[in-house]
Amino acid sequence: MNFISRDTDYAVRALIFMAGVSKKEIITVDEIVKKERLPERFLRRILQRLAKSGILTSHKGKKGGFSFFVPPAAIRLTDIMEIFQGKIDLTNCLLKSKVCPNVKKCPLRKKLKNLGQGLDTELKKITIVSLSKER
Amino acid sequence: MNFISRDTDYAVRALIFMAGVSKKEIITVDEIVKKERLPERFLRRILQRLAKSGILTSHKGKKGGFSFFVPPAAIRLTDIMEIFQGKIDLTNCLLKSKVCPNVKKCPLRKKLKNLGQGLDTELKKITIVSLSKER
DNA sequence: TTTAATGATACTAATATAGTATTATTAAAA
DNA sequence: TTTTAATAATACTATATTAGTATCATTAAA
Repeated sequence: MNFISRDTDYAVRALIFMAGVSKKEIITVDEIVKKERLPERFLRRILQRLAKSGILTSHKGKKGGFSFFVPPAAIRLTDIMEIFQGKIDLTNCLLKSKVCPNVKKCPLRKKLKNLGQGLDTELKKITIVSLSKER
Repeated sequence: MNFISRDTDYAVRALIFMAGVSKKEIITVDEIVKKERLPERFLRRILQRLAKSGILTSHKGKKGGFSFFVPPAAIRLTDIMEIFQGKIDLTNCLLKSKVCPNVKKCPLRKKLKNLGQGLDTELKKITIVSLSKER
């Protein structure tokens, strides 16, 4: 069972790299690909999605590339996870099923919800900057 | 992102059903299928796996079926999840990648590990009996 | 020996994940 | 204004995982 998908992984690596190269504002996909050794076209799509999601700004044309729209200190691991993997919802899975049919009152739902929220709170403390500092 | 797979879901439902029918010791797959409306052959394999994993005992031949080997109060949601989905390991995914190359010292690893353990502890409190009581 | 159950194993279908290819668009610079 | 170096959009392919089915063997009670 994997908590973090490859998209999230690549996205995080790219963002950490970008946060490290602070002098240049705009960074091209090629630069990231060369340093981080990630599959180019795949990463392109990932960065495009980050741009669409409002994390990055894309700059078309010559001298173009990507830059941060949200500052890296404000980008949380959970933000990236949500973009590529959807919301982390511990309850959702059990609720969709009929294990607990009493959706409104079920104490299990409540319990799982609390667990999920606790996890989320902790994960939200992890940002791109805090990750890049660890390296 | 789904925390609980269909195998786990079906297994839990079957086990909850079995725990409810306490008078009969041995229960057939057909009984469960009829009451819980689960795909028969699929559920069969799931119960077989539960038997192999030591949760249930299987009884072959006429008047056969499945019975609990581990009492339902001692069967935790996490046990079932582990059987069908493998260990819940928050760290594994990030560690396999190169996000954090310093496997031994990385504080993120530590942090994620702690988060994972906390979650695990809470999940371990949920058993088949506690689930069947909620219904 | 028949019957009613599970066991083992191989197969198929659907979905999700990972990655590639192609063509269009944009904007700087020659 | 044309070239060039970048991203945008979209469609495609390959692989892995998940979900489910089918077949035949084994077992034990009646």
